[in-house]
Amino acid sequence: MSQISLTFPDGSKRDFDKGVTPAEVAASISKSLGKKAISATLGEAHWDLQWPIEEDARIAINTMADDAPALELIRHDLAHIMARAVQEIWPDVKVTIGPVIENGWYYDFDRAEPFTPEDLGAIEKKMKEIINRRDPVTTEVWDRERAVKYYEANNEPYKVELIEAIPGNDPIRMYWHGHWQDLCRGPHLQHTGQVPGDSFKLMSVAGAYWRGDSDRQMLQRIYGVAFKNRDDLKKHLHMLEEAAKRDHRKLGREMDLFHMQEEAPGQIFWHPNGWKIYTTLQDYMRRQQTRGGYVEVNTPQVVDRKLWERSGHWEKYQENMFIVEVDEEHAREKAINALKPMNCPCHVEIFKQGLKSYRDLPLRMAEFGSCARYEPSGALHGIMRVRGFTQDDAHIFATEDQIAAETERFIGFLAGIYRDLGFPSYKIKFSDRPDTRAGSDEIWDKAEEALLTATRKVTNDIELNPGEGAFYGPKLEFVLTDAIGRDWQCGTFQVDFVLPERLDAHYIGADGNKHRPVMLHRATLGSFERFIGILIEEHAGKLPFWLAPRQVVVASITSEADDYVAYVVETLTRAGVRAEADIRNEKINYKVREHSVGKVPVILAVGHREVEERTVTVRRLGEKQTQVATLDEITAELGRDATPPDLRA
RNA sequence: GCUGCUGUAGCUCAGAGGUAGAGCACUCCCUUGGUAAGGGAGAGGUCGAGAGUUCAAUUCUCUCCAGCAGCACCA
Repeated sequence: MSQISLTFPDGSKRDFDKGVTPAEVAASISKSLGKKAISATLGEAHWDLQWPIEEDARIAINTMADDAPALELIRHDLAHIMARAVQEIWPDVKVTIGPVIENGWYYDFDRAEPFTPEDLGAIEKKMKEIINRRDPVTTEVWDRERAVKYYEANNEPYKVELIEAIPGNDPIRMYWHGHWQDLCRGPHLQHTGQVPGDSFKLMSVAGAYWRGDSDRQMLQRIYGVAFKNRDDLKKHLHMLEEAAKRDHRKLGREMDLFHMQEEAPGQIFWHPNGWKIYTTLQDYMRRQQTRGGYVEVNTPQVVDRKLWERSGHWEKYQENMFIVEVDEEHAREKAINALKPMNCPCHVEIFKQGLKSYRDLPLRMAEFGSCARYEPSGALHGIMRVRGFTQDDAHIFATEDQIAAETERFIGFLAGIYRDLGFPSYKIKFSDRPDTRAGSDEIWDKAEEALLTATRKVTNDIELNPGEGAFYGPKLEFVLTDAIGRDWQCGTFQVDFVLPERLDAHYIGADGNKHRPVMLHRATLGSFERFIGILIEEHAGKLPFWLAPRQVVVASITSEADDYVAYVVETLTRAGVRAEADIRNEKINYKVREHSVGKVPVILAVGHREVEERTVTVRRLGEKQTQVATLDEITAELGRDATPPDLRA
């Protein structure tokens, strides 16, 4: 029998018979490692202890002490154990797929009746029972026809389809947990008893389309979380509870920022506090854009469908547009308009007014553009995904040669703003050419190259989404995360070769001929609505002082301090601080609690002492300790803090 | 849009085939209190909307609307 050479993490090499399994390798090293081993890492691959090794490779034996492989195995085995539990309780349920995800796993089932919360309890109980059986896990590679026949005989059509989708050369791997069988790429643990029975929990049931295709069967997906021990599970559940407290929908109510109601789904009623955040942010962005070389414009809300037909939006996004019909009572003939879902066509129309010269490029045209999109009902989410929103939008009309410099310029622009707003790091996703696209390969090469190199100057941490670009050009997405870790696209930068063509924009080049500009769509915050939602969750409502809608409450301890309270409020207001008085007939405890819940960053308490000494007692949000300051000191300090970061000396 | 769940006072929630409750918030009174809820009284609801079953529906059934979770979508 031929030999293979395995290289261990310490660099040592040993020869083994070809086809040796990691289980055998581990046992050959020591008896205890043989017992503790749960899997191997072979090169980059996570390798089941039972799989034969056919080639020279680097190998590391994993034990439960190795977090990443241990958690993957635990979660993956639990997916199978859950599927088994479901089929033991309801034999008619058909199984599909069940991958490991962050913190846990899910498994999709086809069952006529919905799973109820009580069902989850029953499944969980059955899972613990299965774990206690300590059934061995075994695996075999089958040939395709045999596997297909097996699943046809067992009435598991989804598995048949999965096998048909496995590429020709890949092994069809069958796994058994005791008698229960599943098609699975592995790896797995050695027996079900290796899964900790006290550190997992089934979380929820939800619908999910078979193979992610909304035209196909809707399955029922059960989500679970799992960890190595009970403490980690508890920590995770506690973290979820804490995250729920940061939910912008909850904080929006508690801080009296906004509300939404049935009559205007997906649209926001901004209250004075929320609108203060919005306008403060908008003022800041306006200054940044002016400094960044943008000109600001404003364009119509209701635009005839003819323009949307020319731009191509009518064909592609009609379903998602708010249509406004003007009937014969108002106009000579019936007209169909749409609320603008985006600003770009209108910006092109401005560009087209008057002849443009190459000397005008790059022309950076910005608009705080209020858009309306008829988003699918299931997509709506607080103020993060809405039907009426305002983008901090801009379109840069440029030559192809300017793409690279403008990309770099924008990334720097965005980075400075995100830093100011408390987001030093964020995800960047890059999407390149899709299969169906406009524009020549040469131009795509150039555009993709420009986006990538510009981005790499800032970071190499770029997530690639091959083929996910828009049909009109490649794009960058700048992604922030909400309280429970959901990703939200905020900033974006997209190259567009198509729209200038469709709407026939041109400029006169140095050669005296007409040329087509390239359009760079870009948004920094994305939409004010979404960004404010993220901002609230990121800071758990405790916004940076300059953005806080209510900055200071001056609270009287005794009514004899009322006049002084008014004086303090006036002094602070004149220094540019948002200050208000609280001279209600309540105890200071009560006032402190109420304004703390309302996330007011600074409470100034004044009683007899302060009136006499012309001071205030300062209590900052989240701090128990108070400090005494003179009115002059605190006015200077808070006046500084209230200044937006770009205006500070 | 799809699957499931939910919808009762401003908020958080209890309740039940016979006509509605708590805590907080709100209003008034007492209290002038030193850093996360002082005490008392009062007011407040077409039980998401519509239809059906029933002597009787907020409760049961259906349809619609909205919200939540996930999926799909996100120019």
